[in-house]
Amino acid sequence: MPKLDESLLTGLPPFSLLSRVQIREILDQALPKRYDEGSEIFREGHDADRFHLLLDGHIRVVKTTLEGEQIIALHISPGQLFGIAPALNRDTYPATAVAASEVLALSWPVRLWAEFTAKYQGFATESYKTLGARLGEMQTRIAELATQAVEQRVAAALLRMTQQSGRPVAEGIEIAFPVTRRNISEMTGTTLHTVSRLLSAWEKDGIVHSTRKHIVVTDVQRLEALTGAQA
Amino acid sequence: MPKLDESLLTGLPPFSLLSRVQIREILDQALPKRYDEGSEIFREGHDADRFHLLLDGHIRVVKTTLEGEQIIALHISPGQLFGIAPALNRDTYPATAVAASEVLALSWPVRLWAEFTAKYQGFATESYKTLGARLGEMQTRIAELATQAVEQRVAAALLRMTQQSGRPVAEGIEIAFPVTRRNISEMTGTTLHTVSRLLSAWEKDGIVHSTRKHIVVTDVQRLEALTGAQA
DNA sequence: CCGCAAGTTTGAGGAAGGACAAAGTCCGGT
DNA sequence: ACCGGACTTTGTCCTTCCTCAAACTTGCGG
Repeated sequence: MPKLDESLLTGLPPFSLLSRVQIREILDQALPKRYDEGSEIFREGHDADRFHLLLDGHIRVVKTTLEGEQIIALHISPGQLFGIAPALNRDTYPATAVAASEVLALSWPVRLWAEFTAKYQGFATESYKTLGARLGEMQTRIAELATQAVEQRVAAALLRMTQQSGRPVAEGIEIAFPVTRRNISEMTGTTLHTVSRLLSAWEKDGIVHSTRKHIVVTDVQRLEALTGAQA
Repeated sequence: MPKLDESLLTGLPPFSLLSRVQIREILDQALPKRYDEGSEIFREGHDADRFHLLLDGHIRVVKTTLEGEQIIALHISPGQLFGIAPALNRDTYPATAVAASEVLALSWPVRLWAEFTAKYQGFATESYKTLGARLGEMQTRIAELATQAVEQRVAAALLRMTQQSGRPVAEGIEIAFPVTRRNISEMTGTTLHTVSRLLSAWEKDGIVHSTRKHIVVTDVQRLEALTGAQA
């Protein structure tokens, strides 16, 4: 197995304060792994024996209800830690992580979490900052689900995806991983039918352009307008 | 000002591993304060300059949307830390804390957070455990809001309150702090009218008994049934 | 290159629950 | 003791969006 290149971590917040030597140490303990689109990195309820860092691709964090319905709790973008149950002192993963596109990730055994936070300057702080951001996002989503109409929620979900992992293209901003109507319905608590209708309408209005599993937002302004106090 | 008694903290998880001397140190730095029902302990968006511990009473953690609607994100029971923005490296509170009943709380300046976590065995671990539990609860609520019908959500909210702060009485289990129909609607993303109708119906069925701002669950079993796969 | 599964679109009908309205009841404060 | 505000109940209407249904499209695997 070839050694991992140190440049993989240098720029990332949790590691940015560390020396070459420290990064080398960390990388030498990491297990790199590739996952196909649709495959599971870890599963809700299973032993949280490792924590992970996403290097490339995108991940959907999914929760399954008792009735078997799935809802998407969160998306993870490259450079972010995920599956950090140990940070919260959980011994089991609270949700399932699924590769939304082909994924490359590193992972470490949980026992190293305590070591990393103690030994590496800034690692704990940055990790908890990430957690704080996610908690904030979840609170926002609860508020959205509780108060907003479906159209506004779908607009907000789309917007969030462009912000978190948008890629500028000629037409506008493209969501950088495959998304189906069903996926969007699982983010917003609606049906794929309703999402399809909304996207069709928006396409007609020139706000988005979508093909199979692929969405480009062509008019961010108007999508933002749909999000809020829409008369 | 009389010295605070050490027994206040002895039994509580974040402090249970500490010695008398350590608890004395912690208490001597704490600012105790009483709040009237309905008053704010801190407000969303303000500088997170202190973190808090609830000694007595109950707290509602509330988020206000742009349109001015309130939603209740969380309830805090006695013995729990709250407003722990510093743990997540936030410099501003993500939500508003309102006293649901008369409240007694301690608080410390944020600069002590780093000191507490570094110095006191088990403090960090327990705090993050609390955070993990809240994160889990929020995920569950997102799933609920996204997939369940109003009746099931209201049943679940009621059940959660009895579990987190229920007090056994002759008739069943009583929610230990004042709750209005409007409060419940703010927890479940519905209207106070719908909540009122549901409670009336359940009262008729002998599942709950409610008076003004006061709810007793008289048949936990059947309420649980309403929560889930109800035909 | 064909078949099939996965994804998407569109239509029609109906039910859940929100909006609006009005009146009743309880409690704290002057 | 009474007034007024906060809380609750109940009724009717109407919109939103889910359900059910069916056809169409795309792209991958054999």
